[in-house]
Amino acid sequence: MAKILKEIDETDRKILGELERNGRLSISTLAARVGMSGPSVTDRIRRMENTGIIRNFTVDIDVAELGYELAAIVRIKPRPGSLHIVEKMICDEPRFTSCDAVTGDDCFVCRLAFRAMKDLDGILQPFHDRAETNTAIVKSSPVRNRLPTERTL
Amino acid sequence: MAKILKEIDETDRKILGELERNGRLSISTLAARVGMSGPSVTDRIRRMENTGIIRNFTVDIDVAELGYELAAIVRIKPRPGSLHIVEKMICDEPRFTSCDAVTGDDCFVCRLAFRAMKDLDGILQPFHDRAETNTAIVKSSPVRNRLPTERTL
DNA sequence: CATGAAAGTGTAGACCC
DNA sequence: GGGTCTACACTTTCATG
Repeated sequence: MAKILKEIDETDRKILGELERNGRLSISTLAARVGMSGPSVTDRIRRMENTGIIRNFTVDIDVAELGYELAAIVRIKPRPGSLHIVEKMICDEPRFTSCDAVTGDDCFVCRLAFRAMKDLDGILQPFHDRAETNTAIVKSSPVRNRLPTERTL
Repeated sequence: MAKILKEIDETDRKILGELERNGRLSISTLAARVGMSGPSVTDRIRRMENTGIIRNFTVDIDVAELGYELAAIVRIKPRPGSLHIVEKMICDEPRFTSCDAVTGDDCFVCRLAFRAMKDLDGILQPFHDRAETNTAIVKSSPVRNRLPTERTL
């Protein structure tokens, strides 16, 4: 995948930038901002959805406001033979909000959202049969989910 | 913050769930799905925007399709006295797409997007004066940025 | 990629419980 | 206070050049 490398021009980039800041922008204001007609913008968005550049339109929710006031980075290193089971256990625990499989000593680096300190042990305990875990509590998030760029803006 | 703990009911949750799956859903279809009138739904969304539950509407972009085909988890441990400088350096390098400050041995856990293996050294080299870094290449992402829930759906 | 007409959608005000 | 209804304005869409 990521092989088609479709020609993505400046206009497409500008559309993506605007939509990243406000995913519900109307086609018409979007068209005005990039200097094009509505149908053209609609066309470009649909094309980017089809090629997979745009994965999804979504909403950025502050999970702390939903009661999940704590977050942790949990590194999980399955013991030999338990890799797939552990991966499934991670996927099945919905308080893991993201998980990357990585090279190196740890196999999984996960983000965990939880309500109170006392919940942490209960969430991680099932893993201790099949993996070693290393937990770091998140104090703050200086950078949150932005788009990479080559140049510093 | 996160102190107001506004009464968020089942309808609100359902709206958030639908918008997470498709942030550009029209008010009318949203209204139909939650069994309410359009203006009510608009009202609830605006309220959640004001209280901060909804941080932003945005678009989920596959950065690999933009040419950033590689990702890494970089743990960064500033040397004594360099904490704030290092934090600023992280924020100023736009290829760091997220960064959490955490407790424990490492201070920062960051996600890095980059185009080619040969770029990695150049990105991290400026840090080696002021910090120790530990880099793990992302092989896959079994869980990607989902909402936490108490019950397994 | 732009235009113009037709269909659909969002918004605001008055009203109701 | 929160929800609904109606009507007008705006926006999106589709066919066409």
